[in-house]
Amino acid sequence: MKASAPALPVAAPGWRPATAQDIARAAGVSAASVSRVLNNTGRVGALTRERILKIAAELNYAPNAAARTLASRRSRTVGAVIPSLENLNFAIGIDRFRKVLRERGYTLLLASCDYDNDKEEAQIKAMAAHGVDAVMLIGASHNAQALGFLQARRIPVLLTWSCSPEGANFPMIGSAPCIGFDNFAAARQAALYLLDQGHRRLGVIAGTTVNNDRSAARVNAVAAALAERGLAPPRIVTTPASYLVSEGKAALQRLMQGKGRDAPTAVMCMNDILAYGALLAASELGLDVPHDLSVTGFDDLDFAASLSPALTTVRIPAEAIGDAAASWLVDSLEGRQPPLPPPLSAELVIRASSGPPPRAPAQPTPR
Amino acid sequence: MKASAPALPVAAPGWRPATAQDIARAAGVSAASVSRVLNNTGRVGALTRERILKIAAELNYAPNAAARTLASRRSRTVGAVIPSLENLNFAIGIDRFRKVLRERGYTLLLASCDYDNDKEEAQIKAMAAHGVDAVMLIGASHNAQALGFLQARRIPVLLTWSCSPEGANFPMIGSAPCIGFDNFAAARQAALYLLDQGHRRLGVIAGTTVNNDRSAARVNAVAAALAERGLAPPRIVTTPASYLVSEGKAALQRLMQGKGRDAPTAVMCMNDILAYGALLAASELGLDVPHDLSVTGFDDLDFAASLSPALTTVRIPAEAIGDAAASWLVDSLEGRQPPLPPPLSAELVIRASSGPPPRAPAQPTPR
DNA sequence: CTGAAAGCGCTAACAT
DNA sequence: ATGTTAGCGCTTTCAG
Repeated sequence: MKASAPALPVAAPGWRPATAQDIARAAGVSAASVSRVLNNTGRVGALTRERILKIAAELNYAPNAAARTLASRRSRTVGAVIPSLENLNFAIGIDRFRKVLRERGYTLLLASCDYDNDKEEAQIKAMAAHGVDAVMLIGASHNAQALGFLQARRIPVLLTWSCSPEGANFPMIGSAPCIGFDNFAAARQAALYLLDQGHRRLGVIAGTTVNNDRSAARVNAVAAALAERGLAPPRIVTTPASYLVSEGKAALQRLMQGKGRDAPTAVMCMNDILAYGALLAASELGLDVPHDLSVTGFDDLDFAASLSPALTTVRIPAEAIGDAAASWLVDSLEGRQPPLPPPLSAELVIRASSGPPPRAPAQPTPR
Repeated sequence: MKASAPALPVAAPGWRPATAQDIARAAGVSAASVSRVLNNTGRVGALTRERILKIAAELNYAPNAAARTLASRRSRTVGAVIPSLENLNFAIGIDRFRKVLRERGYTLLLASCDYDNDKEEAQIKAMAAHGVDAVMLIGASHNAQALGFLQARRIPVLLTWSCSPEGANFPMIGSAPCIGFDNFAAARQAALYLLDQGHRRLGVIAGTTVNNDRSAARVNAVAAALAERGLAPPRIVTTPASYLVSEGKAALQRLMQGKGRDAPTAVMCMNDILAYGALLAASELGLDVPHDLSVTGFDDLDFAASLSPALTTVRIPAEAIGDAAASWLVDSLEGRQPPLPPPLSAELVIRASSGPPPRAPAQPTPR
């Protein structure tokens, strides 16, 4: 039952990790040279360099991060605070962010704030105490004090997941760089698609839009698209929690209840989980999707294509955001002045959950 | 369009965060006393203590983590490496872990390893360089070198998500403490429930079981339960990726194809995502669940109860694991010698996706 | 109860 | 090209 334990490389009782001094001593050079070699900074003789490298490897040397940070006043650490790890897209994006960071020699400090800007601010301060070289935040809506604090400490910030403040009605503090996609444009495209299908009454199911400029921008975009075409504003239902299918179900029920002929013929959900709930509720209400009601989502999570009907949704470039954010940030920290990449693209993925409204064949609006 | 920017607390040009020395100077005491007060270590006069505290608050003092780490040889940081952030249960558990850690003054360093033990080892070493005070790992299956490294460095390890090695056939290295639940028992309970319903041929859909003792233990439990009742071993299908509904779909198809009368009457999936895929495939194959086929999952993610039919599954105590792991770890690090909590409980949640097999009324096996 | 002094391991001028 | 000299900001004996 019990496999014999493999031989373990047990350390001597009073063992302690090798230091740069140990290497210097063993190589007959000074600690400074060791530092120079290990950091590729300053000129060093090819022979000594090689000797140092060899000994470092033999001694299994790994620099002490704390000492490095203290002496160089750079921690090679970056902090990220995201609203929630339960949003799979954030999890995916942040994982890429961390991986790229690590390839470039940086370490991620991660925290979540439950969509609460005050908690976010507290996390930011904790990260500052840990000496992070930069901070990555989601979206453009943050406490002025938090941003002010960062600015005072000269800690660079990178905003992600949004891009320009267009469509967002939040106070923008100064102008932090932002890498993401245009939430307003993406939602607008989806709304226009629905209108072109012939829909005239749209419903919106959004998670909470408090402290969430992405969601707010999307909702605004729908309203704007409708207004542009001279149509009535959308019925909007927000849910207390954003990633529960039960919330999506309840929201659709609320949206359709007692509306009779005025009920929306299409419902845009601001994420796929809510859309899934809406699909379930529609089915329970005896509504055929897409014949009686069109439903769209946002995110294009793995299951979206497998739902029945398959979900029309907006695919978000989570991985691309993580990659781009990390490389831009590292480039910046290392003194290169990388241009901010253009907004990444979100793509409308049309599937079976949407189509023309009942008794109204698709007829693209002229112009 | 552009909201007027609120006044920002901008720092003076050459500003730098307050140090313990600054406080000492302002309070007319020594840095040592400041340290003693801020760490509640050693006796200090009530008056001086108060003065120091007041000044520290005024100066908005936050200790420099790197300096603290270097001087005290403790980083108040713990590392965790998990297989994947895409498993929502890990995300939930780790979030609790991080929160409890933070309440107790510790910071989390998080990494993921894609179910690859070599990557895990690399991450562990990187964390050691960062001076983590302890490491938290998922499951009991790890590289011997990784565990040996940790042991040599005297870095405590806490295993989670598993509990005893019972049912796991992996080599256990020494004996690391483990906080989690009994995967074998949980799967066994689900299997026995199915057998009691009258099923005689079970199928299993598992994500990869390589480097995954939890999944392996579950699969073993099913086989053991069947053997115990003198029944044929289960048909087992493993999938290359573990959290894709498409994999679950494909797996069920493979499981049922061309089996005719020998096809399993119940399929146990080792996570809810795979179960969801299996449900979809069953529907496409014209199989009525639970009438023609019973399907069970593992995890009880949010959507499980909303599926139709609602999914019978095993609820995993992810949050409890995160909480318990963090408090136990901190207690240990602070010198208390907390007893390891007993295994947490996973609960079989019976819903509509399971029932008796076709033409065989439920008939609990005698004894 | 409190201060002085000595580093923790590394980097960064400044010499040579 | 390499060594020397100072610390980075904090904790920690050790005296008093």
